[in-house]
Amino acid sequence: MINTITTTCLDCRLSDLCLPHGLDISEIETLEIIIRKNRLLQTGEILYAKNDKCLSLFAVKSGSFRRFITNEQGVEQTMGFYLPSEIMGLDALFEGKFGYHVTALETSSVCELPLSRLNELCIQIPSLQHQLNRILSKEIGDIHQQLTILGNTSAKAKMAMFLLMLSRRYASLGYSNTTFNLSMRRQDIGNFLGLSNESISRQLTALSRDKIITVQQRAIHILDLNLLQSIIVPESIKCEMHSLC
Amino acid sequence: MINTITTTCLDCRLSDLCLPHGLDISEIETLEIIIRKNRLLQTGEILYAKNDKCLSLFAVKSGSFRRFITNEQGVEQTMGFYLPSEIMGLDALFEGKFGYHVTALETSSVCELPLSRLNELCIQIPSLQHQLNRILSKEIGDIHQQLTILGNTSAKAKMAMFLLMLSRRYASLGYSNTTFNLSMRRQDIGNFLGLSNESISRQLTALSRDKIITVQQRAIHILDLNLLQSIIVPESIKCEMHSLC
DNA sequence: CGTTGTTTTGACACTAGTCAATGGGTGTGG
DNA sequence: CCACACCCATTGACTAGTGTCAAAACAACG
Repeated sequence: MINTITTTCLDCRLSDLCLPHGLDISEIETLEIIIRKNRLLQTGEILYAKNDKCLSLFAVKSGSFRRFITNEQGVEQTMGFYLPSEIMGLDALFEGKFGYHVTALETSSVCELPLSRLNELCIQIPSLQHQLNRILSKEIGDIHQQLTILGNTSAKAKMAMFLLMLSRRYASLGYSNTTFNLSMRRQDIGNFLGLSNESISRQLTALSRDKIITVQQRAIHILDLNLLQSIIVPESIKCEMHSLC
Repeated sequence: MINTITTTCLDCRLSDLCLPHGLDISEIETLEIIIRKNRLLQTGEILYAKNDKCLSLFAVKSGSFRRFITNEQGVEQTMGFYLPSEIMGLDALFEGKFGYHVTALETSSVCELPLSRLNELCIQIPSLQHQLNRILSKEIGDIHQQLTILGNTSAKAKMAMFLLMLSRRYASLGYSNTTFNLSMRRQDIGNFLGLSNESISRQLTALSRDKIITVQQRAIHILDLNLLQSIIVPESIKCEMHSLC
């Protein structure tokens, strides 16, 4: 209630990518009533844990998140990363409980979408249901793209594809597609790509040695997008990359 | 019309996994009217191609399919495989066109779900919409599991996970979880897992040398499911595997 | 300023890719 | 029914690429 004063879905820069997309103003206002906005999380804070009952979906308002699972020895397997406008918890609609842990990679905020009331609203507002379907379908397409990355055999191509995927996602947010910060550790990237953290480090230094990118800590600047794309071409799928960039 | 005599959704062994799940008899009969059933495809035949306009979803009735993309040099990247009861084309709801080629790996049949009329029906039958959401969400969860396979660094673990994933999927169909045929070539498996076809071959012979499986051509028999699972434990996620088996 | 966690770098071992040759199965046509 | 061709799978030899381990450099934080 307090937060609704500071931000509304109508104001939100991300609304075109988020649930309100395609709704008219009165419908957005209806939707807005059920949304709990701008919950703040600190670095490392857990948004939800695997097997938690899924009572809400969450949209990334700002910052970024890491999705992962752990075995009983505590070894983690990173499954992916969430950037602003992306909806977290979609896989839980099926089972009713979350399949993965999600933690904040930096100070971040989320909008919470209580499921029970979202379901009601979807029946009232067909275009909301339609947008939810689109988001689910988009999520499926996005993970398929992640599969193309991981299906590659070479570390170099995986690294290039990873950077290009981030570039594309930042671009769709209206940010630069050549300059951005990695909010995750090398280890998380490596774990996600099926590589060691040392390999990530080496691939990044190799790319900057070749003047394709510059790296300063977590700050990435892509000097030559075409070259970066060309790394992937011989071994994988160029036509696919058009949609990445 | 002719086919509706031979098979109905009510008869179908797969209906509990498919779109009719959760619908009452009269609703299933309504759904059935729009479904074109048992279209037959021969080995290698294309069900749909990338960028085709998506006018229908397809459910695998029998056989199996391969999902892949190609670059302009004709090099293929296999993205995954579809077994009976699984719905193909879900990622196309977002863009309205298919993101991948799909071909039959063997003589197979599909049920076709025309989208325009499916959307109408979803508004009429809320539980159909609900089931469609569940299927979309399940698809997301399933691909996430594929990501855990590919996130592994060792070929041995990837191979074991691949076999366990197939085992689980066949089990959910009511088939044996220890004896099944690989309908795809070694090359397709390797391409999917980010390995060479020679590596697939070597991993399979290694597993049979260790008396964990037997291999005769494409016929796989798992001798020791626990051993197969234990291959993955040290490097990845045991708790995750419970759901796979 | 010291502690802690992260990243980089080097040395080495070993896994998996590549290339090439062989073997086996299936299907076609004589 | 056999011979041949084709595709797929297997195996071996070799090499390139990665993982592992360990140490050092670096950054962030209190």
